[in-house]
Amino acid sequence: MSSTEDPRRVDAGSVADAIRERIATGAYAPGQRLVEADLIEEHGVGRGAVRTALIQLEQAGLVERVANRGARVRMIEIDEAVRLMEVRMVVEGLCAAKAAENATPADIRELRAIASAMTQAVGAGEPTVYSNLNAQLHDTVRRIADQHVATEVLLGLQARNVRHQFRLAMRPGRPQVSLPEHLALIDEICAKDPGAADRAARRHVASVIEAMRA
Amino acid sequence: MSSTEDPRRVDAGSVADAIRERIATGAYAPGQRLVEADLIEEHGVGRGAVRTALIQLEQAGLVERVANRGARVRMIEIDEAVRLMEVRMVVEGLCAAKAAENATPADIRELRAIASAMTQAVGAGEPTVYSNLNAQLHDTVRRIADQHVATEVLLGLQARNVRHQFRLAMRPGRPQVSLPEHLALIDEICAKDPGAADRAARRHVASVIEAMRA
DNA sequence: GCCGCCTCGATTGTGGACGATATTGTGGTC
DNA sequence: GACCACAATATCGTCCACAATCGAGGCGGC
Repeated sequence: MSSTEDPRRVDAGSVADAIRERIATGAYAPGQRLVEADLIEEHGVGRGAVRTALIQLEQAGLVERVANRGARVRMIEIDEAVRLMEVRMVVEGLCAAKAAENATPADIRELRAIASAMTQAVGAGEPTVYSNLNAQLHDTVRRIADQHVATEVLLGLQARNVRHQFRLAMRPGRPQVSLPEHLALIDEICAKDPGAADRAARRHVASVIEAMRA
Repeated sequence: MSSTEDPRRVDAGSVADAIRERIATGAYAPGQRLVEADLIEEHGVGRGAVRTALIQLEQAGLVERVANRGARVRMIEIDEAVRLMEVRMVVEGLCAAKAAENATPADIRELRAIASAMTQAVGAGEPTVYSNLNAQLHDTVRRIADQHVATEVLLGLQARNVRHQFRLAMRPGRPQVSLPEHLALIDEICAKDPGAADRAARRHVASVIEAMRA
């Protein structure tokens, strides 16, 4: 975390971010070898920075490193992706509950604005806009929840299966399913009912898990 | 994680573990500077291994690194410790629920054995034995739950506030409070009631949080 | 024709030296 | 006596070359 926050440590942090993004978009395929020399050339940095980035990514669960054999993009089986989402389910539930406790009138206005924008995006059939709003919603909930550790954990988990989620979000008909779940989550947070918000968040992630299995 | 599993990568992994342990026991105090040269001398390894270990520990949230200023043991405010435990609460709940789903007769026998050993240890006033059984119980639950990702997250969270937990476990009277909670958790798992197991695990961690605030 | 061994190429791990940077101490000036 | 500029020191970041290790492919024996 702190490495990405520190503007001075541009090298290792930005290299790690760059690799992370390429893994997410599939530019680096699962199982692909990540040779240090190639990464050096590709990103124009020193070996130290590349090694640092690889160690960080290994710790984050995105790449696998074997002694003297190098690093490769970790393949995430569907099974592990499901387990990932199960953990995410309960942590998102925690954030939702805490958000329901903490939400100020200004927060509630912000959430409602996102809700109406989402509804509109789905109506207009704009999956990309909806996807961005989705990310924005989760960010906002986390911010309101003021759960630094939970946020950290969630971002770590999310980084690990962007690939699966990416595919899912682009599936036609998916927004129509998830929209009411999102709206319910927003409603419960705005109603300041922690228990109901927890349940709404869990229902939503559970539905994602179910959809992911197909 | 994989680094500690791999017997070949002895250096960086073992150095990280050694530092981790010294942080846990307080040999390295919170805020203390961790100078690379000192660590090299102390652990008898090369600079690369030390740097690798420090990067891993930074990623794990145990040390803070600032460019050109070195690493120091991260101080964990009580506030962050509480947030940590809040996340732990829900994830332990997940594991307990999954364990309740998965528990085989053999698992149940094992849990009941731990339960009676715990009761006996508290009766005999042996806090160290009880503490070890406590760790064993949590390990067993995680194993039964078969939630690899959740286990990883929990171990990471636990490593971050061993210090607070260490203090707490040694407080007199604490075992008498936590024993019935542990027994309840075991009962619900053996009864194969996921919802009740979840609630029992949460109650237990919630009580730890409450105790930690004092 | 198949199996084991051995050499070779590719890649990573390590150690040392050098440069960069922040902190600390010092001296001078107002 | 306080404050500021500057030098000295401590420490980290980076680069380079070399050693260690692993996998592959060829070669010979059976």
